[in-house]
Amino acid sequence: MTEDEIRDRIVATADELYYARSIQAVGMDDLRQAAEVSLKRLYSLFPSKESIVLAVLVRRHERWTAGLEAAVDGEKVPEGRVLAVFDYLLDWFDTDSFRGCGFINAFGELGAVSPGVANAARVHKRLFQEYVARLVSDAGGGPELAAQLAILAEGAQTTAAISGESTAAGQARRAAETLIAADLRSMAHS
Amino acid sequence: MTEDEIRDRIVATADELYYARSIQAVGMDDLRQAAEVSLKRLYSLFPSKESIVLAVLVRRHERWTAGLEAAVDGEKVPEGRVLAVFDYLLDWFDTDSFRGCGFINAFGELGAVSPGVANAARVHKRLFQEYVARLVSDAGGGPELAAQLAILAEGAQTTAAISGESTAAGQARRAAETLIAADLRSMAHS
DNA sequence: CTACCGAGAGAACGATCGTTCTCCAGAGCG
DNA sequence: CGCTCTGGAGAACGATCGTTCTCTCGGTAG
Repeated sequence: MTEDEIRDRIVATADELYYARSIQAVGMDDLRQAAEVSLKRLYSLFPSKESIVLAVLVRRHERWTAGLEAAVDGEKVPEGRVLAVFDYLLDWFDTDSFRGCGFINAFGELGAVSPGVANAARVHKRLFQEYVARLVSDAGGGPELAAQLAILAEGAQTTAAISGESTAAGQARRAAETLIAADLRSMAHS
Repeated sequence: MTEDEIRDRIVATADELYYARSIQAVGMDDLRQAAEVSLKRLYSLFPSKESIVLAVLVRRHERWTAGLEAAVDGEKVPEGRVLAVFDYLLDWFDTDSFRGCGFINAFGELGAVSPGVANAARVHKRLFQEYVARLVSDAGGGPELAAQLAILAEGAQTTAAISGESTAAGQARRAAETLIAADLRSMAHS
């Protein structure tokens, strides 16, 4: 077990715990026990809890984005690639452990107190918006449509998180279809 | 100054502090100082911090809903009443103190640890969805459209909160117009 | 005036948390 | 075998938080 593997296990364990129970509710000792490392090694690999939190957010962004891109790349038609975003959301919402967007949760919990956390959430959302804009552009849509679809995806996440039902994904997807059709029609007419 | 007025001042002060700095970052002593009451009176009016948090969420729901209804009632045409929801969001986002939906923030912070907070957020969101559904129904739209518009409103809130820009309200409003037009057209064809 | 009651100020308490320190077992090496 | 050094276990520390307790003062009824 190399040092990097231990680092990864710590971050992966912290991700699970923080996501399931919120960050402030998980102490360093809980993490130490779950990751099966000593407190000394924890603090030799990370200078503080905040640095672990930021590493968790980086990992979460990378994995979430990778899953999204995999779902999108399963579709070949540009319009289908846009809609695949919402299929990915549905799969995610149906996960047992789904508890909303980890970045929104972290932002609500620590955004007002930790600039690093607030910035991580902002970057994650901005990169998602830019990715959606690329997909929409490939399908012949404009930036306004891209922004609207990103808002739909965002709303589906919090709706599914709080109401506990995953039906928001399908509703958002159908709304997206309507918006796409209307946008393409308006482009054709201009 | 009656006892009820003191209670109200405590809840109002707690609302401001919790919303601006998050709940866990505001201690009982901060609240005592800001509300200018003694700790003894605080605990004679509320049995615990959690009860204050729940009272804050009740107050926040009432005031937010009242503002929404006032904005909606400023419009007479059913379709305009639906769109007024998004105008209300824009006004809200442009507020200096805007930091996202307090219920989403509280849910991310304490939803996993406090069933009362989680439930308050669920109730708030459900009541909003039902209100939107009523407005949409009055405008001749169906429940699917209502759910889609509620998701748009939700997404606009978190987008505005995290990105810090209020443009999400206008984008959501224009998306809503498109969805409404498409829904009414599909109703007419069936 | 005096005895008493309520309320304010803030010290105190117990718990918890992030972080550091102490102590020691065991591996590597001469 | 003996020395050194790394790393583990967990106690300790200081800070903070929610909550309670103590002490005191001021007003008021008799």
